[in-house]
Amino acid sequence: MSEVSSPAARVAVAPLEDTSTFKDRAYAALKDVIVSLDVYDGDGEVRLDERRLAQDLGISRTPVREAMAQLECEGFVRSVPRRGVYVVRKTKQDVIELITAWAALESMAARLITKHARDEEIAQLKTMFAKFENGTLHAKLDEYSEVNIEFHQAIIRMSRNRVLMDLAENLFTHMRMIRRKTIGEQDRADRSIRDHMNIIHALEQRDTERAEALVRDHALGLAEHVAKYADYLD
Amino acid sequence: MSEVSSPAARVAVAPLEDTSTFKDRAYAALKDVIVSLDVYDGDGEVRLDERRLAQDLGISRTPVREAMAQLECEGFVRSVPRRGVYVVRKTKQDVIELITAWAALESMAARLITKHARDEEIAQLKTMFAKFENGTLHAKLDEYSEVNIEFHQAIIRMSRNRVLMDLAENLFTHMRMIRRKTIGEQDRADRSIRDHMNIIHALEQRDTERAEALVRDHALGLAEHVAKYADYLD
DNA sequence: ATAAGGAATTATGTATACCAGTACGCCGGA
DNA sequence: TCCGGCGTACTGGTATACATAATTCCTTAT
Repeated sequence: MSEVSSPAARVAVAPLEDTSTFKDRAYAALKDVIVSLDVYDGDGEVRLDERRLAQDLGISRTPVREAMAQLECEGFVRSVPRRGVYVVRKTKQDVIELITAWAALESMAARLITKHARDEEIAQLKTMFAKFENGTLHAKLDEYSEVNIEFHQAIIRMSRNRVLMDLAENLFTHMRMIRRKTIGEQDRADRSIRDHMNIIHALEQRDTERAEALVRDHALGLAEHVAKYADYLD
Repeated sequence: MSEVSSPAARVAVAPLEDTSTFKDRAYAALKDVIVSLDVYDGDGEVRLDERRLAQDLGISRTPVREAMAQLECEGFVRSVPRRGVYVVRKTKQDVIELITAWAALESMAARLITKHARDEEIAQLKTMFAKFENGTLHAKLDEYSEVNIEFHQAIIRMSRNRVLMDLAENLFTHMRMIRRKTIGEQDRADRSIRDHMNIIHALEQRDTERAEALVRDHALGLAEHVAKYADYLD
């Protein structure tokens, strides 16, 4: 490979990664629909009509069905042969298990952070909660909820472990679906902020065991809370 | 529901759960093929020809493609639009991340076991290694490898957490694919058995923190081992 | 009136046809 | 000999057609 003054000069060009297929777009669209569907409001089962969806998306059933196959193995829909696909509604037990698995992943992420992350990265976590620290912006619970999710996603991301990130992303998406129900529980927000600050502190100190334990217990605390008070599930 | 001497007598019959669709069977068949394919032997990329596979399975391309969609989101194949689907070959980094995630899940499982499992269940774990304890059956490494996998799967299963089980099952399947390469490393078997015995002991003692730590470090130890010596990957 | 039975309709599972993009080989010119 | 353009073959993406299971509703008999 000649580097300079070759007949065909090497232009910096990205690998041209336009992988947009109908299947993928249908997948994204359906996932959006499902997540924003709020299946936990009513109590009727939500069935997804292939034909209707295909028509609405302006494509044929084939890519829709392939998108469904993906959504099914991610646990968002359940396909009953010859009956149709239904949006899954997580039971209370499901949610508890979900959060427990999440605790496992995130606590491992915390462990990894104490070993590999740079100080600046950890410092960035602090800025998220700057405006909540004084307690004046207490009323904005939904805004806090966003920051809350952002924090946990950041923890996972900073682990630099692709597998953890992918698995957690999925769990998170499921959590977002039931978040609307969990929102507005004032008393937990206080403890949450304190927990987060302690976690950041442990990360800063590179205290592996403590960071891991704090993250784990924070998540497991939520699981217990759900176990006790989330009777609106089921 | 009348029980006895009703006009239509209740005959003991299973719910006739034959929900086997071509898609599902294709999925199972393809997964078997992929797992047993040993993609880590040669270095050429393995492409799966839809038409060929459909013909071999005696079905059309449609269910094959739907099965592919599922396999893709489980990380076994990668579909490049207009190019075909390829069996993924995990890099060393991938495997390390895989094992790390597995460590997270299994250590959480251990934690749960110390809190919820019955003594008899834990005791059963011991029987697995009975014939290896004396060290005489040392030569049978492949047999030990089976028991080894069985042990870890049992740990996950005893957590009684469906999410953990599903996630771990997937990771395990990936691990099985590279096991052939990792097999036959004698020195690790010794330590492995000792580790397992310690784990069982901690579980028996209901020592949550210790069980969790032992399981985690056992897995992370494997990750480190891979990091150091598994240059045959990549 | 109620329940059993069946016909019609609907929707899913599967097969096949079509289209477009990719790969590869052939040919011609420099 | 090497490079670029062109055409053909092939393969994946999508659409559509068809068969069969499931649901619905109507009919009929008890």
